[in-house]
Amino acid sequence: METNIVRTRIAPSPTGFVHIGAIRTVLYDYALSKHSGGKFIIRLEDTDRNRLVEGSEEYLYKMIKAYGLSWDEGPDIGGPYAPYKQSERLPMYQHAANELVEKGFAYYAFDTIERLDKLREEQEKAGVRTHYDNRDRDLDTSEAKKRVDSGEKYCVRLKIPSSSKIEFIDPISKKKTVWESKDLDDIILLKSDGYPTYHLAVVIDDVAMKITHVLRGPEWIATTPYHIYLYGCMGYKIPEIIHVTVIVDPRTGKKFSKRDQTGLFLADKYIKEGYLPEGVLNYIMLLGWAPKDNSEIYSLSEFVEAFGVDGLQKANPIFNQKKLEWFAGQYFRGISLENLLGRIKLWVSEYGKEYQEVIQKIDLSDAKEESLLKMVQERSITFVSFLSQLKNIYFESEKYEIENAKGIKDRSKEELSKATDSLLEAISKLNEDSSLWTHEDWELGVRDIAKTYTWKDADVFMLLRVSILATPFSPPLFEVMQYLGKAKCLKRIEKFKTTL
RNA sequence: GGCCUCGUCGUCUAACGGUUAGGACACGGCGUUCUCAACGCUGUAAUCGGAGUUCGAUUCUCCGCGAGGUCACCA
Repeated sequence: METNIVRTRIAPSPTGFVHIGAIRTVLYDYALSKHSGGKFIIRLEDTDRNRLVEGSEEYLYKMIKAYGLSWDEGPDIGGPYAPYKQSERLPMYQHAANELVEKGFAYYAFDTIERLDKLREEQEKAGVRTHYDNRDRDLDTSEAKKRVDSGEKYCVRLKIPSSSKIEFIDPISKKKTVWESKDLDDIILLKSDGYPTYHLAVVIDDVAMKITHVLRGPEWIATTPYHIYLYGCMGYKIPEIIHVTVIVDPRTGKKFSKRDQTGLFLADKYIKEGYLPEGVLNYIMLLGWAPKDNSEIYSLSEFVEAFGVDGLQKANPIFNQKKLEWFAGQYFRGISLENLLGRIKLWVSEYGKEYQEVIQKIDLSDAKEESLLKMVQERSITFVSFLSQLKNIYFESEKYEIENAKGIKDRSKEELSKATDSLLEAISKLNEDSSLWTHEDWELGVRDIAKTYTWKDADVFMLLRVSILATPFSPPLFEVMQYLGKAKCLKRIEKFKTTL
């Protein structure tokens, strides 16, 4: 029963960055395996010791968890095919490499880096395809073995048979691609430092870990024939190899650069900015995969249920911030206030220290406040937007955004000052107990002022809004004022007047 | 440059060879309205080009064009 189970894996190299596209690949891997009750595995491809970045392993785990995803086997939790770090599996690769040499599928090569660099340089100058010149391909095997045993530096190269063809049928496009050996290279399998290259390690490990489906980026298409050939040499069954799309940067039209200095598409950007991860996840689900019925809102479990290779797209999608925000809003408004507040607290403790004082004031037991919070929630798409709105309500501001307030930004100080006085007068007539205020009384007062000064009603409302909340955008004013109470409102308007 | 992949509204996408080419985001208009959202109605907007196969092509084939990927002892 274990034999037919779907097993997928993500095989990241710990170089420091976790891209939103990597999260998407994890998601697809996860969904593909879970769809049929399979397993999802993390395997660390840390064979390039020059590029290792301290802490990137933990960071990767943290990001995957942050998006609500999980794994069944991995370096941290182990599993039946441990170890899950390639650097701890070296003997397996070395053994396999030697076996390939013995069987005639690979050979020892003794080139220096300098020679190869020079070779490439000459080829580039000559305008031909850069490739290995197969210098050591036909060395006598026992002779080569002697040199190896004597301690000479060597690497192991794959011996691509001449005049051969390697075929691959892509599960998404269903098209067959044929590579000819003249376009292929005798790639290195085992480096001279004893570490395997990706090509050897990935094949060995995917077989060893019984991976049934390989999901990877299109940058691997060009090396797929090597992998296929290797599976054949070792008599292994080839897993389904599925090349998913890459997410394209709308600014450049190209795939996200490895070191985008703006950090615009790093996985933790959205976490830090206070997006609900399930909203971001829902957005990236549909960036490269679509169901036949065009449904859009999917929880993770619904996605797992619906996901299949058939829905995977061929063309690379362009990242669209606006649509992400739409999803974010859908989710932000859709969760309960209790849930939201609980998550905000967690977020503030890690990413939003500056909002500490805001969350301390939140009091859900107060019914008035609960309805206020709901109004703020409806107008937010991130924790940041939620908390900054709340901050304007809870605390007096030092800075008034008059420049953005239509209807009052072009009026003179004298004019604003006079109208503010009238506002003070009108508010002071309201009942001390704001719960007794009626919307009609309140509104009538404002409209009277508008009539007196021949302003538009909306402009007086705006003045009142800015004077109390400092911002031209807010939840409904009446409710906010009622929440604050008469004394605070008057105090804030007074303060505003002094800044005119 | 060699090899490979891809090409439906601005964007994400749907459409057994037969649809007025559908939906979503964005954008515009209208409505609601104290602002901002949200919401309802509504509008603009696409099959890269050319041949061929077919009664009929977004769909199949070929040729162009465009875009992307890849050509390391990196993954």
